[in-house]
Amino acid sequence: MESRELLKQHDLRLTDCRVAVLDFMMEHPRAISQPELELQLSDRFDRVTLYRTLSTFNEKGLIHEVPDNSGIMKFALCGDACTTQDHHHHHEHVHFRCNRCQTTVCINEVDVPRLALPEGFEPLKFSFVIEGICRDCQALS
Amino acid sequence: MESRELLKQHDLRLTDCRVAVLDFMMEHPRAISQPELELQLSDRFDRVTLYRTLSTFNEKGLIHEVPDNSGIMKFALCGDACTTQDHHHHHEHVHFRCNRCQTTVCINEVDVPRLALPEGFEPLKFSFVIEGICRDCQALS
DNA sequence: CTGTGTGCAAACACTTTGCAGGTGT
DNA sequence: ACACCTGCAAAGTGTTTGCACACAG
Repeated sequence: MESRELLKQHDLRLTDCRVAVLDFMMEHPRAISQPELELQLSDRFDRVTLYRTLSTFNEKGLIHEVPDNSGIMKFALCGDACTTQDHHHHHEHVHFRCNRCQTTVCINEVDVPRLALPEGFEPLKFSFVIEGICRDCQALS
Repeated sequence: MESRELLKQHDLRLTDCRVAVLDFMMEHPRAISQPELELQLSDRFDRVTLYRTLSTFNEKGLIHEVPDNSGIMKFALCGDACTTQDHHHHHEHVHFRCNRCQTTVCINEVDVPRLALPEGFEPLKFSFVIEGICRDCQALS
């Protein structure tokens, strides 16, 4: 899927910044933060615009929030794993953050267990973050 | 257990700030952030001291980090649930954050499942956060 | 043309660091 | 007395807001 096409599909105007951010995220299949985008694209786009672009993408459902306990909000492209058989959009995959390279990825192979809670709590959103050493860093050592 | 006693047990000096923070956390059995402490105690202690106090308590094992996807680091007192039968200290309970009152609590009744990961990933720390409506807010509505 | 996106400036919130002086043991 | 704790000042980092101009449709 090409970035421009994806934007049209979601009723978003085609702007340089949006295309650039989307391209970057498609080339790097992992959770991306605004600070990381800023490193790559700050010569072309303003810091604030990058925040707003991510925020818009998130609202429109192109990307989803990836909490990874790093204190920085990250986002990842929604892929096939975000849509279930019954066409419900969901983002409750497991996320894995590497303590060595600080990279966070979605683990699509595993579903987040919907744990039972004590009486009286109404759960709305489950998030499961695993920290450790990722495949790539493991291979290096 | 009294706060002064707890401090001695962990080889920490008895200072006004430490006693005050510990007392506050014992009176409020939920995850506490530095900003919340500052609201309560800033007339008596400096912002930085509160940060350092939490940090020290965390290192010494009186409290543990409670990530709740709020962007603010919170900590909760270690209780019985932090020590297993084999005397291993662990903090992998489920944490529940209420979207209405923003309170985060440890759910000691439920254990965090130790999910299997794809080949190559070495997991070190599991964290499970559930967002929703807590018991108290549920009761109010 | 019109509504939306962008850049810039500024502010805000949380957290950390360095250092001098004060305090628990 | 000595190590450690605290307060103050400052800076670092991530994020948000307001406003005027630019641009996609």
